[in-house]
Amino acid sequence: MATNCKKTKMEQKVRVRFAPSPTGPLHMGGVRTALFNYLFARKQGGEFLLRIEDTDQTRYVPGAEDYIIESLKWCGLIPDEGVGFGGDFGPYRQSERKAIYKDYVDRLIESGNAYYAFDTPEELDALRGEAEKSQTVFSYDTHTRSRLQNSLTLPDEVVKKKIADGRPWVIRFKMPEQTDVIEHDLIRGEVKFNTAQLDDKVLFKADGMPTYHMANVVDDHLMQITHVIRGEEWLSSMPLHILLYEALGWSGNRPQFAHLPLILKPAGKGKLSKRDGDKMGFPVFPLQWKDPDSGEISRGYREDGYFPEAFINMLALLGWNAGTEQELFTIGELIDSFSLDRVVKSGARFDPEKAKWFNRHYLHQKDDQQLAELFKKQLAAKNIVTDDVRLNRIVGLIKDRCTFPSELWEHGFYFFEAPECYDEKTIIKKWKEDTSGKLLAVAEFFKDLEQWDAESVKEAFSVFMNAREWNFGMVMVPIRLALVGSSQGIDLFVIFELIGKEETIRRIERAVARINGLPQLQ
RNA sequence: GGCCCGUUCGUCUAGGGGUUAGGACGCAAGAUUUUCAUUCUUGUAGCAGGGGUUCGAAUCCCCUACGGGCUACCA
Repeated sequence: MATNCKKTKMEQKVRVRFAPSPTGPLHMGGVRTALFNYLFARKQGGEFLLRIEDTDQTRYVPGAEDYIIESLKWCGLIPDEGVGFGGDFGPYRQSERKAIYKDYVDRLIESGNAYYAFDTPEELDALRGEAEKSQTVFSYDTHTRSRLQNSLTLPDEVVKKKIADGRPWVIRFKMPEQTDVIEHDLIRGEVKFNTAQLDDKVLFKADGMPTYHMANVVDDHLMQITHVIRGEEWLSSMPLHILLYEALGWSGNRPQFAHLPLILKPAGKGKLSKRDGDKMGFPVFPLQWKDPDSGEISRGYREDGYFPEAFINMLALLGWNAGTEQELFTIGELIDSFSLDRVVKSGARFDPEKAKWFNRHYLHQKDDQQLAELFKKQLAAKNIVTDDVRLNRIVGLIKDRCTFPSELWEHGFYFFEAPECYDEKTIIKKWKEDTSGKLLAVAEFFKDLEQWDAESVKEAFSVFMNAREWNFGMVMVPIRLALVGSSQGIDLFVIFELIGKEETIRRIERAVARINGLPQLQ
């Protein structure tokens, strides 16, 4: 039988979590964190959980939790456990785990790793203000705690009395003096901190809720999390968390850490924020979000016409690469090739143009039928009905010109209705004195044609043109103008076929009548 | 200010002692499409600076600069 009594970390099943707080809509950076957790879990055959970190009652935003869940679903990042997904380690909402945390904080008090502090927020603010005057920063730490009001400085009876009297208190972590905390971050390598630089963080708040640090460590332990994969903004609290695991006696079995680089603004300074999106015209949220207070609406990738697979593919490549030249990945391929050691260390500026490129690619890949379904809805909104075969064909012809499904109309409207106006530049350039006469002659010629498929018309038309020795460009462009309203669009003969003989002739005659009356021709 | 992290084309990145420093987005040009777009081809542009170590540094070390994060009874 096995002589090694302890299961090594290698044998432990990988469990990772995405742990957002419901303080507003999920940022695309948050989605990327969720994605990397998801990919890692899938690659390792582990589990991916969703935990809602709602320990700050004051910042709770109604609807945010549902938004997070819906976003993950849209992205296809379905948790194995968590709020809204079941699981054996619940509850997965920290507000519902309130009772659990107090025990562990008490343990820390008993073991001398934490202490009660009675200083009021006002007192602390005053100290911060004073420190600022002398160009320093106040910190509740190994140097200052002996001068403050806490169970380290006050006699036992006084402490007990204050608590019994219902005086508000918090519990702070007692940071060890002058100790190096060294940790191997899975992305950054060795990172070193000294506790002399760290402060005595509040673990338990006056309102009876734990702070992020406490709840996070306790839950990660209880939920048997093996890898903490989170944003770089948490790197500085890693030593606190490590010390907390130690103080709780869990250091032999604690998770490993991986801190992801941040997503930065496309231009200028700082990390990507909601404002950048508004200013530069791209979404920063996966789904549209309506602020419950202001009613202000922020756009979402979904509503802007991005495909989830494009959004995910784009996000995956922001701070990670496979080490090959491959850039287009299905979710399965991402899972296969994902590894934390190929995550980049430096922050990545977000490029909205590249996001569009990904979407264009995925749109072009869609089969015509799928796109036709989307297009059909747009057409229905305009009360346009057409048969599926024709619609599929049209979609197939115009999809290469689109980045978003919403552009289908812009690039294909002329199959459904005549243009309302004609591009002025094209008129000036191509509509000469004899153009009207030529077009009318073409229309007459069309009237006698029996065969109306693109090939036949093209053949007959060429014969017609050659017989007259007319310049193709000087006739084709005006016809296109008549049918489409501009010099754009797919192959002209295919347009003839798809809008039909009658309509083609009608539009040519209509354009001649209208353009001839235009002032720029006078 | 203090602590921590980072720095290769405009942007995302490969490259980890000897490479013509590779790819992608963007941009530009050409080809094709009798238009426009697509597509294809080509081009454009980079190792933050300074010191070391070394026969040799984008690559290792140090300093500086710059960027980022944290520094709440927020996460």
